[in-house]
Amino acid sequence: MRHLETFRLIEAVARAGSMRKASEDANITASALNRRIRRLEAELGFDVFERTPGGVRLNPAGELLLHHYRATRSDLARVQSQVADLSGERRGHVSLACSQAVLPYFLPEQIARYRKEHGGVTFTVNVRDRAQAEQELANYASDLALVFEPIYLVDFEVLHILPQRVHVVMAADHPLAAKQEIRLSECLDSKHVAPAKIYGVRYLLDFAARRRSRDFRPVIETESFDLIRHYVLHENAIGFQIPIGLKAPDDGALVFRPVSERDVPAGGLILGQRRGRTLPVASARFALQLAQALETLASPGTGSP
Amino acid sequence: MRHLETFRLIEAVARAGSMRKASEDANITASALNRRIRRLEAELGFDVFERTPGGVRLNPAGELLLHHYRATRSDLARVQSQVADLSGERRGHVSLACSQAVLPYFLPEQIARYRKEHGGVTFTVNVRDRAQAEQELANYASDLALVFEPIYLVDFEVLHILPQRVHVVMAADHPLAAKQEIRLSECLDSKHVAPAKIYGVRYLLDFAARRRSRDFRPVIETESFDLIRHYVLHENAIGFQIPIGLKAPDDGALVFRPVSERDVPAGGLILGQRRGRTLPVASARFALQLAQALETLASPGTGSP
DNA sequence: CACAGGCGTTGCAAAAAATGTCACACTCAG
DNA sequence: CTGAGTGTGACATTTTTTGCAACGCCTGTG
Repeated sequence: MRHLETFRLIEAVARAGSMRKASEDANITASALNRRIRRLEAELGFDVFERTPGGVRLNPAGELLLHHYRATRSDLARVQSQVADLSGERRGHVSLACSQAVLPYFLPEQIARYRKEHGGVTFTVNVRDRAQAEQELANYASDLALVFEPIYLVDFEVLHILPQRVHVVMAADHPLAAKQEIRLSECLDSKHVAPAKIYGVRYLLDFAARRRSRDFRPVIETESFDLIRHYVLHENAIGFQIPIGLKAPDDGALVFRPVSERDVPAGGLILGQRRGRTLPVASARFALQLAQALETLASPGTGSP
Repeated sequence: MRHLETFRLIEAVARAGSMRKASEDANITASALNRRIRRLEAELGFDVFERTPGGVRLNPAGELLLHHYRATRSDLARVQSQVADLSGERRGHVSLACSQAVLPYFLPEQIARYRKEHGGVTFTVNVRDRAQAEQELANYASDLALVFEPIYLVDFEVLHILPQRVHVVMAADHPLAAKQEIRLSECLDSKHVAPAKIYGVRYLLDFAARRRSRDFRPVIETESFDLIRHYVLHENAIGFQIPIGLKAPDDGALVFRPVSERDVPAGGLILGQRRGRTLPVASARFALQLAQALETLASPGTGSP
């Protein structure tokens, strides 16, 4: 969009921290870039950048303006999406920030299902921890977030919640595999592999352990739930994950058992958007489908997969 | 704002219904205007206008786009206002759509009070009936609405409510003036002057009369509450108004008495804004002051002024 | 049926705006 | 002090936008 070009450049300058650097990325001269910005500043009546020797930095006014730009850009995208929709064709783009757990099974199926009906719709899927995901909604960098136990910022609007109990993941021959439900103390007494502290699963476990004056002492701490799932097959340890990210392999080598709710409460897998925002058609429809799918998952019971 | 120029032109064309006409108002050639719009349409990927012999008309896509423009323009104004505010000076503009009742006494005092502290802030005050007022909020044509008994569209967000009982307005020597509270039937049996049907006061009265299978037969029906107030001094009739629009004159010629709440429930004088919108600083502050002022009016009792 | 008057649109030259080039002033690390 | 980094300003050049005039289209009217 031509009329937003100057804003785009401002965003680039803000990112680069210098006009000259940004000018290279943008294939434009530093002086032209400088004048564009100067002219806009004159028009607005306030400066956007704080000029320092060594570069520039957005001043508070600039941050407000950049935010306005992002909101505008996103709203224009929404308009384009809605226009495409009212001419019958469903086109558009969905951008989603999500937790790792939904990547292996849930999301691929959902996206495939959606695209089967609306092949014109494309997707951007980014893995983000719960804090980053909310940040992306605020920035209009993502339309939707599907995360476990978000921080609940004020601008985060919940579209759907699916309760998910924390499950223990282990090899089929692990002693704990015999039980239907596992106590937290049993977990802490076993060798365990844990997700990093930023994750919701870990947050729930930490919180529960602290209440019992117990310590979490993982043999491995990792950001990858994939690693956890695979590692427990090599050493006789246990890992943690929520059911939506789990699926029993055919060979039955891996088993999952819920942690007792007396010890660790169920967390919420939350589908959310930026509060008050009108989503592009494609995103809104996809959100609807996700909500229904989550609903379906919920009704059979808090069930293991 | 230069980058919104094309949108401004589109708005002008939509209003004029023809490019040539709009081009005159905008001091630009029809051909230049046409090409600007054509270029934007090409950029967007869809047409904005439906071309008919005899002129142009916005198509649905165009209406969406125009709405986007208005929202964008208003948000940019908000940014400018906030920037002015964070540099210490309070500048900005407040636009308000309101009922007639608040015009004579309430609003002038409130605006004067606000401007006494922040002389840099200017006001636009438009008298609108309750339907139009909500429309203006939706269009971003007004920041705030202060109306009696609004329709409550979904996009209307209530900031404050002041209950207001309908009052009878009459000359001091009218027979009903002797009573402290007046029954609806007494009103209907008297000669009465009534506001037009679009107004909330009339709506409440009509509703109450219909419930009692009585008819409203005004000797005068008018859009002007001013006329009502003055007329009852000439003929021995009664009029209606809410207390915020009333003030006893020094000579005591005019008196007000509430209509019994058994007959006509109190209506609400509502301060509202467009749902989800972040108001410019000046408007937000003024809304706050209005809310406090309304609160103060409420506490002494539903009282006559 | 022709025709005048409205409309949007288009080719082309002129005007205006944006850009690139180059030079300058400035700050900071070495 | 030097050199490499920064933002900025004057001037020629390029790109974009505009105004003008003409064209094709449709509608109402004599």
